[in-house]
Amino acid sequence: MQTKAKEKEIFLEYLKKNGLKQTTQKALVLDTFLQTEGHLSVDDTYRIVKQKDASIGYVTVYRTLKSLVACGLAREVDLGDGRTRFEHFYDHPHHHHIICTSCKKTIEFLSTDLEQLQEEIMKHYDFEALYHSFQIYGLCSDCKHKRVSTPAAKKDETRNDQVFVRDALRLVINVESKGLSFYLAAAEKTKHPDGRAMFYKIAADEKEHLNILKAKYERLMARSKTLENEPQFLHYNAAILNQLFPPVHEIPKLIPEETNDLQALAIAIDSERESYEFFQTYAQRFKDSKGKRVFVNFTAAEKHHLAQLQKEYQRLKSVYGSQNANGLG
Amino acid sequence: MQTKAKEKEIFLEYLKKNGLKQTTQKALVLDTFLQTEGHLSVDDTYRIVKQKDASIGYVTVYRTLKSLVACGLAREVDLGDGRTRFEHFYDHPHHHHIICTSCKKTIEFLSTDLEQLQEEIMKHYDFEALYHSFQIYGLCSDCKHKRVSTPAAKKDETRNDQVFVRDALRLVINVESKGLSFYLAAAEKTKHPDGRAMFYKIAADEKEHLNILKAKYERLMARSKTLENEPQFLHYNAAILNQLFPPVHEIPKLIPEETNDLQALAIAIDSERESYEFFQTYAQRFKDSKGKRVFVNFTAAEKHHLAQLQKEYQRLKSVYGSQNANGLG
DNA sequence: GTAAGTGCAAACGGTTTGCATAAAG
DNA sequence: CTTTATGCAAACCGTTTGCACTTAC
Repeated sequence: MQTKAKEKEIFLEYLKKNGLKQTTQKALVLDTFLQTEGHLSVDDTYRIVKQKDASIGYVTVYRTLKSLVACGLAREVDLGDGRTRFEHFYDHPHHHHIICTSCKKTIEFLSTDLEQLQEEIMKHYDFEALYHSFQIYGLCSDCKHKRVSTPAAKKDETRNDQVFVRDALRLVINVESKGLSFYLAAAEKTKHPDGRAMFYKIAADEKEHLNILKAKYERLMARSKTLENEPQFLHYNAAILNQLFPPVHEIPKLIPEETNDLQALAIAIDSERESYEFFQTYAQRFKDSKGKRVFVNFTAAEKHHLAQLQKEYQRLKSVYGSQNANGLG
Repeated sequence: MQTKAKEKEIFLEYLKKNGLKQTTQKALVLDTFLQTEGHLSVDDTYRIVKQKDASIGYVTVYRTLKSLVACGLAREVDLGDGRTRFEHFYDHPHHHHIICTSCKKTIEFLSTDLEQLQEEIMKHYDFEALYHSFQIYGLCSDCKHKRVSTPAAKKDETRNDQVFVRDALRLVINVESKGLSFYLAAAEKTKHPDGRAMFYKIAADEKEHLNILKAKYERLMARSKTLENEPQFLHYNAAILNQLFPPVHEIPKLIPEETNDLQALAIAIDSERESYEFFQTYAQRFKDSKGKRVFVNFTAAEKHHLAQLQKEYQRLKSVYGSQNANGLG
């Protein structure tokens, strides 16, 4: 309920700034919007609000919903039928819609491909993007096979946000596991004792970070029994991730047996930098939301790890440098 | 005017099939739609039609435009203001819109990234896609810099189709040039006389095909003075194309000096197959249109070239095989 | 002659506005 | 006590429908 307080604060501030007045009606509509967490039409909202205050007018609901848009708590979305729907915007991931033209069921998903395409197109035509909309219309699984349509699993957007966090955690856990396997395999292949020890040390770092992420994931799962089985919300190109750490079978080619600790560090620094840079730009593409924060935090962790490795690299180099000066190299 | 005849034929057939009747009003609306080639609202159309026949009713225009949609000549598009607009659909590339929220200028573009994403998402959720819509809203160059807005360069969709052809030709010419450079460079690097001769022969094939494409491009340009400078319509990821033929600096690694004619053929077959397979799937993503046909034809040409190379490979192998049998190998 | 088309007016449905009254600051 | 909000009714606007009349086949 913390975030709800934040949202109310935003609304009140918006009212104050524009010389507007607080009323019980506005509060009622806002509460309804915050609690319902779905695609609300004016009609939907009016009906719900009416139960709590029979005297409220249709137009008041209209006007209040519009001001929720104006202050950034909501956004209007057009799902193809004539009516405007309002969905949560503040601290919620931007997303796109799949709409079944037969049973009107909607599924929401998120892909940064669209933001990337938008960026490219905008740059090409010298536009400044404000927002975009992407909808796919089609037949859902049920309607396609002429089954009885399951009545639109009423996914609300708090759920969306949680699923985004789940998907984001799964992704970074996946990456971190890849990193771990890579360093372990590299250690196995390395004959040089210092190099091997260094790879094991870096692998231990990865393992530690991985455990933190896994613990976060477990905690999230513990909070909701059904979250694990929700359909995927965040979509990404798996091929990109495979480029972050080379596959295990390429390790013999990449890591010579005689790799020493300094060289091992250099290899790790390259990998970590690549990962860090990827997530740096990737995280940017998301709108503020809990899921985005997973990536932002991961990026920060990777940056920190990278800095540590670089520091260690400098330290080792100067040690070996002075050994060389002593004729020991 | 050939395509216009085709479109009229489609409409008449649609009428006949549904037991509907030909009228002067319908013909008038259809003619207006075919001639105007832009985003027509009902109002726009009504105003134009009214000049030719003052007695025509608003509703008739409505109904006729709807039947143009029903028979596949037009599609409805929502550009954010309240009104439905009708744009050409038959034999026109599907495209997406950038809309300036300030001056309402729209730019159209095409990218297969969206069709690809759609495909992936649809597979993931077991949907059957019918259509999708993607719009980017923002500020155009003029409005962003508070310049006087150039009054919406009135791009019509015949133009679109031509620009698509132009972009498609540029793309395949680019690829074919890459192929030519690759084979020429390979020939240069090859010391084995048979291998070198084979690479030169394949390069000559490429050169011939390239000249055909360039001639087509020149003919297109000759037809319109301004086409060359139209903004890009088809957008694609340049990185993908760079993968079709290896860059020249990698040739020493890939082509050993002692490559013989059989090996040269094998290398060419691999490259041509990759190009063929890429354009095979790429062309599929487009809706029927002149631009698509550029890719379809290119794919067919690549397929044919590939088959020729394979035949030559088999022939050479059997020749060498029999030489081997004669103890000459 | 029969079935569909046309043009008009009226209806429709979501949205917006004008206005008298009510409530907030 | 001024200013904005509310709730109602009426207006709006793009679109659709009902219906008497007209036209195509």
